[in-house]
Amino acid sequence: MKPGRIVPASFYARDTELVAREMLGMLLQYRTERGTASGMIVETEAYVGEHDAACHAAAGLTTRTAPLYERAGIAYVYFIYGMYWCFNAVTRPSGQPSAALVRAIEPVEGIDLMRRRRPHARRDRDLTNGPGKLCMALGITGGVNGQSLQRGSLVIRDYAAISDSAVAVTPRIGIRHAADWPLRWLVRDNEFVSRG
DNA sequence: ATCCGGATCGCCT
DNA sequence: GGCGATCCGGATG
Repeated sequence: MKPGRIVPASFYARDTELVAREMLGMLLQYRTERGTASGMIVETEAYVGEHDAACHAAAGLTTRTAPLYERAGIAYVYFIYGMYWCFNAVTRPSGQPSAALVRAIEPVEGIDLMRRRRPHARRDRDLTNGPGKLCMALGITGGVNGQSLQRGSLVIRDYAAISDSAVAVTPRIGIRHAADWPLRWLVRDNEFVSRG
């Protein structure tokens, strides 16, 4: 399998549920001075707008949430629990501030670089099986917050096709509000999925 | 100025 | 399965 074309911004300007589903099988690729690392997206969640209490946009437009109000196809990277970064692709269906969180990837390029960035991972599956872990493995930090996912060092590319029969949908993980909404998508039986 | 909760992870039992 | 780490954004006074 070879990395394909960079996904255009128009892809992200649609319903977040659709974007989250179709991001499965795409390649998240980051180039840094240390080299290129990438992985196939195997788990995503949708955060669908101001009416979604679990979405950061529920707080309205603030310094932190500003990227969600800009445009589809840019990165929204936030810091959590004092230690970790999480990566989202901004979606803008009908102008709604929303995003798709990438929760897990399967390493494709630069696995040795990922191992160096994740010295405590005991097995390779522990490199990228969580939203904080994959950001560490790729080297993603707040420095790319708000950056284009078409023109910059961080891009999403076409990669593999995932059939509907290989996809499972569940409630989102680790949230308090709207915890029963089925807005998490994952590739069945993929060992890099964070849970379930 | 101060307080609190959080889209997590890794280590412990 | 439980808990501590560690800090930022937002809210309140």
